Amino acid sequence: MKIATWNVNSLNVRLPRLLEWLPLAQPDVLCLQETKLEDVKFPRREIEDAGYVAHFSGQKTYNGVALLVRAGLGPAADVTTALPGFTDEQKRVIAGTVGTTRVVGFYVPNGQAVDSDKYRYKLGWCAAATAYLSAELAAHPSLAVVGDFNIAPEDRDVHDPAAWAGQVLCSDAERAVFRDWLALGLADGFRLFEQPPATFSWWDYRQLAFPKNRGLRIDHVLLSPPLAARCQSCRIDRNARKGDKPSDHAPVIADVADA
DNA sequence: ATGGCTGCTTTGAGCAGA
Repeated sequence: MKIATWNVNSLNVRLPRLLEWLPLAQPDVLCLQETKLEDVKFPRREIEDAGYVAHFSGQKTYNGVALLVRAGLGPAADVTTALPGFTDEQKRVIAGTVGTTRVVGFYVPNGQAVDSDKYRYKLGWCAAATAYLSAELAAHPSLAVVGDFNIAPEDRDVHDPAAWAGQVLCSDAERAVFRDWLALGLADGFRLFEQPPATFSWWDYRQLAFPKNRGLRIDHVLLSPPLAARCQSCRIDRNARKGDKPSDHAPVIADVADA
């Protein structure tokens, strides 16, 4: 099963690129972030025509997540769209069960700047997410947690670690959250394999960041032990960042062999 | 390249993203 995540930065703008990418990448499950669409405006039919069942939780302007499942495998069961015990207007979570695999899609808050209100919101959100993932793992041995985490876990995930030291996305508290999630028993799918140095998943639109490869690895696929043991590959599709009207994020795709 | 982004919004300057 190919499990993927992609922050599309407006599904309205990115739909043509998504429809072009789906047959190339052929994910079985795809989590989207920053759809920025109210549910009534979600392009359900276009995605169905592409061979996918869509679940979604959106809002106007900001945030918004979706879970796409290949038609033969979907729809997902037991779909949920919130962190238990964390009251939040922002649509950042979607989870569903596909076969025996539980897939959780996150759009973790950006945090804007260390010590800002948005940063405090990010850390509170993450604390609730940690508790949620602990419970999800207990209930679902086969668990994949994917999405835009807005955390660059280590210096090697940052094009210029000195410039980013202590900044939002790289701060100690954010990196501690990522380690907390690994400590639950999840593996960073990308790091299960040898990877080219300076592989990133996000590049700023400004200052030629993409051609200069000045990026960050902030989009992730975490896998519980049974899935990690069967994972054959995990890669970032840099090609999807090229060309006209790209998202500023590239997709991450993990290929997990059937049990 | 002596500036250099994109998408959204009660349409247009300001916010947000990361």
